[in-house]
Amino acid sequence: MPRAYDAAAVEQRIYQNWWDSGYFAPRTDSSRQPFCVVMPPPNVTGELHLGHALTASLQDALTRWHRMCGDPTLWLPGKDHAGIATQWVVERALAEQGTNRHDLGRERFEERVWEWVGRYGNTIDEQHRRLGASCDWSRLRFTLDPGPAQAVRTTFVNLFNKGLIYRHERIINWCPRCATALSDLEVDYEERDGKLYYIRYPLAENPDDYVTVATTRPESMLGDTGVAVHPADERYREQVGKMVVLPIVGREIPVVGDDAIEMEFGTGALKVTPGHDVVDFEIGERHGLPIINIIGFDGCMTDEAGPNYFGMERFAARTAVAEELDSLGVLERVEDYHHSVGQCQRCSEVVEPLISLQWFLNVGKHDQAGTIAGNAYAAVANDDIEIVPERFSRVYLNWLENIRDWCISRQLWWGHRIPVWYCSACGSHAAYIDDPEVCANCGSPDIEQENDVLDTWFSSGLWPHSTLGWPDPESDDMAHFYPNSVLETGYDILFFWVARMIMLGIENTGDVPFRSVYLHGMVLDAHGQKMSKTRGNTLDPLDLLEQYGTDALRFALTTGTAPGNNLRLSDDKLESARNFANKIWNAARFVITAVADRPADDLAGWHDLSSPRHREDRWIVGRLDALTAEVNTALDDFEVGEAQQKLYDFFWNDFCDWYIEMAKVRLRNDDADAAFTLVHVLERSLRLLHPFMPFVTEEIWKNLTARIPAPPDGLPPSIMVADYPQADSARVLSDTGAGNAAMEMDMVMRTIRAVRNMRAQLRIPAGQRLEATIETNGMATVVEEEKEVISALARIEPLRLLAAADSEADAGISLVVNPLVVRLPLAGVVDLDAESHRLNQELDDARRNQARVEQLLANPNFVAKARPEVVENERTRLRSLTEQRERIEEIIAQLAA
RNA sequence: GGGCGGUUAGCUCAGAUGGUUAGAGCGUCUGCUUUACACGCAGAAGGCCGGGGGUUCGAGUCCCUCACCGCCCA
Repeated sequence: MPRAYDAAAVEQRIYQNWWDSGYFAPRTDSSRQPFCVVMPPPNVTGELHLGHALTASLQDALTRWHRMCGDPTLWLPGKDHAGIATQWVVERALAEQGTNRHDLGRERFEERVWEWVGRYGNTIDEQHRRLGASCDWSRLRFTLDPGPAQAVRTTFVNLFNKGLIYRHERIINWCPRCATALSDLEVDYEERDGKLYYIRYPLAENPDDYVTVATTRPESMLGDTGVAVHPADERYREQVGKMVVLPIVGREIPVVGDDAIEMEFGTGALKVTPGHDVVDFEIGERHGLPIINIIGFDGCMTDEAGPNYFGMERFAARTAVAEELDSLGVLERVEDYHHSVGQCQRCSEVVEPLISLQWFLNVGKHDQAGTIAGNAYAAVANDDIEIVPERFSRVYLNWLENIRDWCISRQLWWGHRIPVWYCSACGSHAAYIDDPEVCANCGSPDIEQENDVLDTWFSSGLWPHSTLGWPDPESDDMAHFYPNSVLETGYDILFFWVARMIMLGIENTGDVPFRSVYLHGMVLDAHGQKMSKTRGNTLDPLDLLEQYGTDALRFALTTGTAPGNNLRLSDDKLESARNFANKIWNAARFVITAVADRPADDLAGWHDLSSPRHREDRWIVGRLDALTAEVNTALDDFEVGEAQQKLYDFFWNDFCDWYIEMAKVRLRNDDADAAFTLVHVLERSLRLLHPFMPFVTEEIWKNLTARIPAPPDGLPPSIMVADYPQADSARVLSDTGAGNAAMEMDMVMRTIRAVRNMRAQLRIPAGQRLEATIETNGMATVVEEEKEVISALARIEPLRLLAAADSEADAGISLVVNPLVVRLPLAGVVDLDAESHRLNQELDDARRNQARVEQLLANPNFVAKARPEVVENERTRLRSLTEQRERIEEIIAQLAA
């Protein structure tokens, strides 16, 4: 084995082997609860970013853990056609070729997108393989595949026939650049510097009097059909009910009173443009104000804006209108103003609210039982679905409390075309699961399909069941794997995706789509900034895994972070993760060399270490068992970061820093038990680590198991399909038990540390051996048995043992490691005063500690109210602290004598 | 305006159900070619757990309040 772990040299070979061996497909076992998770389908033309890498690392960890636990495990990979995003990319490419989709026509355009998908659509799958994703590629699904497409059609038709999907003219968010409607969720709001224009609208009956309105969008005044003030606003009491004359246009419009008006904002008078503002639209509805569309779908002014502005781009019109208002003397003033502007999530174009004919899904209200929103609300409110971390439950419920009907139509050519056909013969329209030849109502062949496609999230909302074969009632996968066990994704798509899956999952199947939702945070750069292409601070996961190794990247992304919390990724973190992989590698290298030329008999039965004899073995195995329990519990609670932190601590500190170093001493004496235990603990650690660091653990495991005797019932061909260690495989420890071993080893290690510490303080070179005497004070057996380890690790030579304090002891340093006292006869190195000073300080500490615990125990309230084991703990501590204090006092007395 | 989160070592973050003298990584300082690992080993320094109040025998942890930072929704 090479000196350092070389990830690049092994990863692809190992992945290929897993793949060839068919380990990714679920094994069936009807006696066990299956585990199923669907991959959030990435955009088919996209590339892997760190968010995907985080998602994949977490899902792979959970998947591998369940698979090793023996559960029938399915991680189902998928891809999304991502309507707007994909169409946008292809249109941009067309533009470079000097053409556009309208020149091509719908059919040829769709062909071009499919070509694009064929060329780039597999990139992300390949990248997932590089990450080690153990998903079942044989079940890979694309949202436009026949199965998921059938699910979309069926869902649409069902909802249409129930009357829940309807077509309606309404104000919606429109992106002029993408030329499509957007749902409320697809609009991002950003604070921008703008202007607030104060415009005077003269009263019709008395042009000398006027109402001043304030607006950030003066061009929209061309479409004003009213002015609204708060009914309780004294300033406008006179004007309510009267007419004002719209400048430039000359139209007379009413002043109405409406509760929604904020009196403090601007002048308290709001110009109402129902055609181009959501709030105004609602005010208009309440007061019967007409709607005038002055901005078109192309973002330019319509002929309703008047001949001077017709065809002018909307932002040019803003300047022009403001100028004209100024020249008319009605522009009172202009102020700088900071306000939030809605923009298209995809292309950042400023969104234009427009009246348009669109398809909607009526989701009902959260508190209406049986409605889509009502069911989705109840599922989380009643804990049928658990959201981790829990605080997001509130966020989810809050969103549903304010939900409105979902605009599901998009004016795109790429996606699921709405399965509604219009008949020009009878004028009816209907939804069809299969493409119709003739009108279902009148039989006429003169029918035409709706042009719009569905919002991409409509199809991804079906993902947990559409990928499993729904609506086929015979689907085995549906029967086995629905509901999914957990849905793992970033909290940023809680509404977009998770909520929609819950709504549509319950609607279609009558059951929740998954039992748990695990939300992770966003990956930020080292400075806490969101990564974005425009900022230029993105990191390419492929670069990182080549540089540090896949295991290191995965470990860095998922260790020591709590669910739902953002995490910063830095080179430091990646380096430290890579170092850990290398640490595991080298520990394994040591163990493998140590056992390489041992007789096979020495190691027979290594897999089943039921009753270790040696104290050190009992200690490390006890630690391993405790760790095993903690890791399984943590994973059960989706505490992936914590599970890994514990593994890291155990492996590096307990196993490498202590156990291996102690084992070296025994190996020199040819102690077979030490070799045996090294193998046992290493092999189990590898299995515990495998879900998180799949490659390095597999590579080592293969190396290790090739060199040790196989257990009677054989070994699995890969660590990936080995059993995950379980805490309930309780071992029978020998009489003294793991508890004593832990206490005794703790004393041994404290002793070694105390000596090392003193050596460092006195700057005694590591190479220099130090004489020492240990007063064993009742622990003679332990110290005697661990004598060699103590002297090797603390570099003591020779080490003498004494049963108790000896008045003849040489002057020097006395280290109290209760109940032991270590005497270092360093008469020439330290003077008496310094040692006395040091001991007195220690005595102060000891007294302070003792007093603190005494005080606690003297408190009758504490003794009466604290849990008995807590009180007992304190009593034990007090005994030990008292003992320690007395020992220090004795030594000081001796020194003074 | 409503809601949520954060504030713990120089930096980045962990810290079930309240219970030792609050932890890790990185960084800093001191020593080390101790034959698995310098991607390493040993040792050390460094914290009124954002401020204030409360509940409790006991608060980083629970409650109230204030401040600052961030996010979501309107």
